[in-house]
Amino acid sequence: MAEKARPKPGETRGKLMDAALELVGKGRHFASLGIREVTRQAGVVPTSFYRHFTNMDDLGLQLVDELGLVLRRMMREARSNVLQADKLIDESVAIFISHARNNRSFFMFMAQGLAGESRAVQEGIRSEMRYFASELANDLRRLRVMDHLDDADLEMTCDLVVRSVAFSLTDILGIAPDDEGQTDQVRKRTARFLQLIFVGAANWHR
Amino acid sequence: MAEKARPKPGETRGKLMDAALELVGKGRHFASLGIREVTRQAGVVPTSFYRHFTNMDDLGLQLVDELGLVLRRMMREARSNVLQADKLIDESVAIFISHARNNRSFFMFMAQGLAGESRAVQEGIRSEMRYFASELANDLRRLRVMDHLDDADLEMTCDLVVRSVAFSLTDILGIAPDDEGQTDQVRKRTARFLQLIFVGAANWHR
DNA sequence: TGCTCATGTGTACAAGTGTTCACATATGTG
DNA sequence: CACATATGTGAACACTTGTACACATGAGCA
Repeated sequence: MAEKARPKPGETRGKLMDAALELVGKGRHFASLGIREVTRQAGVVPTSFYRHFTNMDDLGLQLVDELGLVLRRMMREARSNVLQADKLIDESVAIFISHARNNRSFFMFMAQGLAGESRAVQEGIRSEMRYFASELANDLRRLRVMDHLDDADLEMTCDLVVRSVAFSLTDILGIAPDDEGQTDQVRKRTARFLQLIFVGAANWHR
Repeated sequence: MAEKARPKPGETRGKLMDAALELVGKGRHFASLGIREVTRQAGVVPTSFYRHFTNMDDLGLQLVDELGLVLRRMMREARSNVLQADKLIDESVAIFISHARNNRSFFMFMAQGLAGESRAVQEGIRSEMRYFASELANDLRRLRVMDHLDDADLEMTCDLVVRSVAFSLTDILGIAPDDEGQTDQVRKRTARFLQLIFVGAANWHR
């Protein structure tokens, strides 16, 4: 729970973004949210909305920025926890799934945004994913794994990895947050996907 | 263009489904469509809606069924065009992309539905994907490729293939329908993803 | 002290929403 | 033919919606 506390300045601004996330977390689709609905959920008068956002799309864009922070935090944790390369996949997947469950609404917003109706939000999320993939490539280089791949092929591999993990989002978010059994199943399957990809990369020559 | 002509009985029913698709094709998100909006687009009075659907979710569910038909048609074409195994990937990806471009709205609906707000639609699309993956597994068995994999591993491989292709949807649908250059780029990248996966599968032992 | 500016509030309105009801029309079966 | 049933229509309802405007507050600075 707890989508992270926000600083005081622009209190309502934060309340509005949280409110939107909360509604998304409850199963609503971001594209179907209205200004009034969000302000109501935030316990704020409709007019206040315009003090901070011009649009629902605008609010969406700002949510993407916050999403970026969540992702970076996750990356940092992964980097500090993955010490040696042999447990890399299982550890990373575990960390990802744990973050997805602790920031359910954020990741729901992300999954929705990929095919959402705001082109800008779409592009924003996509760009976060690209960044993520390129950071992953850096890490692999640093760990001296997949050393035989040239930059382009490594980038492609990481891209595929990130996509596969992102797709698992829909799996995780589709099951009850406390269903440990199914969660574990998704975790295992995702890990095997990544293993398959890495076996492919290990035997790859152009 | 031309989302396929529909039979006479229940003419309005078809017009309504087409109207919804048309709006989705124009960039709207299905979750944000209203009954009145759809009926207006269909050139029909709002009340008519209830003659055929109880709900927008209901309409969504019936769209999923039609989507199933589109996918099956695509599968059939792929099967008849992929004669030998060596051009399998490139051919299949080409066919997929061509279908995605000719039935843009349908595939947009599919991409949206994966993280949509109707659990039923979500489950429906997911089930179509599972079916697709298992048919792909059958075909590979029939073609005697990946013969060393047991059923579970083959199923997993096909699942990953289908997911990767599905993710490419967001790539294709995000670019202008007539931008041959970018389309070709997506085609190439998707094909390489699949090659990577297949190399992984070829060198896979549990 | 008094001024300004960013932020929040209350009221208002025209337009759009889902849904219901009673009524029109057509189509095919006895 | 007449009748039942499926389909489409129009007007009406009680609400909700986005947005605009004038006004209240309070903090920081002169």
